[in-house]
Amino acid sequence: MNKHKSFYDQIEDLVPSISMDCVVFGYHHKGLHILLLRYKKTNTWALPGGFLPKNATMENAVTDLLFQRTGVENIFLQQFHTFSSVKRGWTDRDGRNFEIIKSLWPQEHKGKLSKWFEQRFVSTAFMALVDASIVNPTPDEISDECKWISLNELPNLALDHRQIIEEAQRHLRQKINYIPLGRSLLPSKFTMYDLQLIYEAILGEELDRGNFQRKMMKLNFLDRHEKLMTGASNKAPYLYSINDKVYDQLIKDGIGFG
Amino acid sequence: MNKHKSFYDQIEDLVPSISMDCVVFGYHHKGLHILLLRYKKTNTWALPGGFLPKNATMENAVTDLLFQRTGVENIFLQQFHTFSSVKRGWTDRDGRNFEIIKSLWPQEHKGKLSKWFEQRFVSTAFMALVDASIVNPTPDEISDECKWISLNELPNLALDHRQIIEEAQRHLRQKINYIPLGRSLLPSKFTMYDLQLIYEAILGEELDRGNFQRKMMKLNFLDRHEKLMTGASNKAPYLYSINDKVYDQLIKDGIGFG
DNA sequence: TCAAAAGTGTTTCCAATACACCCATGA
DNA sequence: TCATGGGTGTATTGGAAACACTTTTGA
Repeated sequence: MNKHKSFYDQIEDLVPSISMDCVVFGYHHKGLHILLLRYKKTNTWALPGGFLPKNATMENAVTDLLFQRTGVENIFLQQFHTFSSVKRGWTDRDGRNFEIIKSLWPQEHKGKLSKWFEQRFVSTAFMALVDASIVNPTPDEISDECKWISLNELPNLALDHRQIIEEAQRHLRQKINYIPLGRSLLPSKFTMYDLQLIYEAILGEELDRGNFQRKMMKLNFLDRHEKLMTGASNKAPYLYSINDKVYDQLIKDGIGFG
Repeated sequence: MNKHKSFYDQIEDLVPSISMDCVVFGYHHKGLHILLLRYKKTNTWALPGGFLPKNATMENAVTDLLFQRTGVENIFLQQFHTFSSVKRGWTDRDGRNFEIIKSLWPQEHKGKLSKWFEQRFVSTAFMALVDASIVNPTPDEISDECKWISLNELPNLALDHRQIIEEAQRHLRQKINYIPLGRSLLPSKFTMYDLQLIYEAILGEELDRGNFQRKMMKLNFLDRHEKLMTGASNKAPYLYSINDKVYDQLIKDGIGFG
């Protein structure tokens, strides 16, 4: 999406009827969170999303829009479902919020904007994985707020966004062996326990610490570095980093988990 | 898609810019095949596909179009990717075939049709699984022929259909534990070896006969029936059928293969 | 010296693998 | 009786799981 024009002037450059939503997963405060936006003047939260420029692929468009929302370039991205239920316009499903947002638009653009948002949209849902520590959450033009929210404490959500999030989690679980969780969600150096917490959050079950450690080390994709001295009165964990070459091959063949 | 109107008259009822393609897998002559169509007067083959009616979901539309192509209702269906490369119109990528097809259209519809097919399409790809023995392959309005073709002998393919087929195979392999292969691809009674051949075709590797047998039986979703007397001079294999209740649960949790 | 967390060892169990063996079938 | 393919038995291996033990850290 064009970074300089206002949204009002971009509508002509968009493919009608098509939109994208993105479930951005981040490892934040020792748990999995997703990035949500709060619509202006409402208590309703929504996934970051956008529309398809005529001269871009959906992947490019989502990459751009995530850069806007996070300040991070080239976030790991994977589409997982295209939702085409017939009732999927803003007016159909979320009329009250739509009225509030509409009331904030400048008079001269109301017609064009209303018409755009009254369309039926077919929406392709993406999931993204990002190291939350480098993200700078930034609201879009129809939101007041953008922040990380724990998967265990999801608020009021717009449209069918709760369902989309659930689908994203299922997708993540089913493809867990083919997705570079470690590299995408963590900083370049991390502890073994951080990696374990990610797997536990996605699989929804606790794992044995010792067995996890040995399993990961045997896969041979982790390089051990100096210890992380936290100041806590217990043994300091080593920091690890990922050997990209080995990891790529593992992910390609399926890492063998769960 | 409406079954009575000709395609020429349906264009007004379709959502622009959106199409669907479907990779239909069938177990045919002891191997995995897919259903392909040959464009009229050409040597180019294509996946069954269609467009999105304004009042239907993509899933409904694909179900309908597969009924047209196969005579089978409620085929098992799963979408796996939405392709949005910018160059994806028929005119961009397959100009010569497009000219041939266009020349067959009635003069009075040429304008409307050309305009429709010159659009950029974003296409959602589905894969379908069906018991090939009950399929009656039927060409559509722009094809001369419709038949099962072995995955090992793919012909000239239109557009990016070869890439779509490869993606479908990858999807099938990666989600193999969550897809009801046995129930969707086989008739209600089948031999253990038929089931094994399907797994082998998808995984791309040979499996041990004895171990496969025991593994399947231990999962406890197969009921054993009478033997299948083929007339061959060797031990007759048992026929098996699927216990739907057990199988559903297995598929939901992931069957644990590969 | 203590508690807490990290890392390693050990034991048990079961699934995966590789074959060997026996059984049924019709020529 | 023979060849062929189906079904079962068995020995070996290796990973999964459970849990004990040792080490490190700073209070």
